[in-house]
Amino acid sequence: MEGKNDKDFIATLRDHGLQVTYQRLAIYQALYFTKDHPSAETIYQQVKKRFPMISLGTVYKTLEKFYEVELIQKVSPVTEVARYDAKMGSHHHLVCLDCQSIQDADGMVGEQRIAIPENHGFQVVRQQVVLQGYCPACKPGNS
Amino acid sequence: MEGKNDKDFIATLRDHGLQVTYQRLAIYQALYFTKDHPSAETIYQQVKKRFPMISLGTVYKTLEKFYEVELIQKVSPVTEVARYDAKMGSHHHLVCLDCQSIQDADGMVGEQRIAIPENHGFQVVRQQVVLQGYCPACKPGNS
DNA sequence: ATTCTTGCAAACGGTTTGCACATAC
DNA sequence: GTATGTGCAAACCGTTTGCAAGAAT
Repeated sequence: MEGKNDKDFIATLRDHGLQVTYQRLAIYQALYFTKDHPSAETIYQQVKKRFPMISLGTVYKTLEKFYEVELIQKVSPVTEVARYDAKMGSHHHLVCLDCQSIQDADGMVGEQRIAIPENHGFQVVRQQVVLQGYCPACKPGNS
Repeated sequence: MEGKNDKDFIATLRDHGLQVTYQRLAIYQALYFTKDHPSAETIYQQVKKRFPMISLGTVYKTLEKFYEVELIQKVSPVTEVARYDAKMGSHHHLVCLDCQSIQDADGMVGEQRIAIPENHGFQVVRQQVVLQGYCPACKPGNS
């Protein structure tokens, strides 16, 4: 499953419609080769070791771009600002990528805990399922 | 399922170990009686109609307190700053409430889409499952 | 040659913090 | 009476933005 070389990474970027720069290559590789889920700042520190002249702003712009073209995931946050909910039982949330509205997902709600088989001693307190997409009002096709 | 009066809300706050103030009551009720998932600012605007002297800072402190005692949920963000992941297939994340480390959940990963039966025309693009809790290093009991 | 990207620095905005006063218990 | 919460304003800090110079195609 390993053994990706620079050429592979370049191809990956191109496949996602991106121009290739050494900054993008370095940023993507830094993220690809770690199991942590680093922040922009952390990636910046990492990449700076190889390319001391890179700027933090570029890292932000690049990560956002990667996210747009679905090359990487953004684990959190899902909305720009914090959003709250008085309903406590675990239930799913539908978050509109466009207008950022949030609604509860009907059906299949309830207390159905996601089974979590032995995760190296991680003790789960809460769970949260977020489905991102487009609400009826923002669905592509609505001009 | 409805018909909660002030006395019930007061009891709810007390049950969660909170001192009762009219600000807390108003904030909790504002959140309780909406299906939206409002931001602190939105709640502030709402509550200000009844109590024009309330401050935004109080709303922030109060919501954070509510969240701490598990009276309300914070839908997003789950971490203080944005965190990224190069692994694209939908998989679950374990987020430590203490040190904010993130690891992938083993097992049950894969492409198992969460079934989403008819949600009023919401079109799902991505899904994300976040399990919050304590990583082995931060588990209560470790001094 | 043209378009897209980078680097830098300033601006932005949501959230947090400090402190004096007020309120809950 | 004491601990806790509130209001206000300033500070904080992660992120975004504007623009001139540089690189990719």
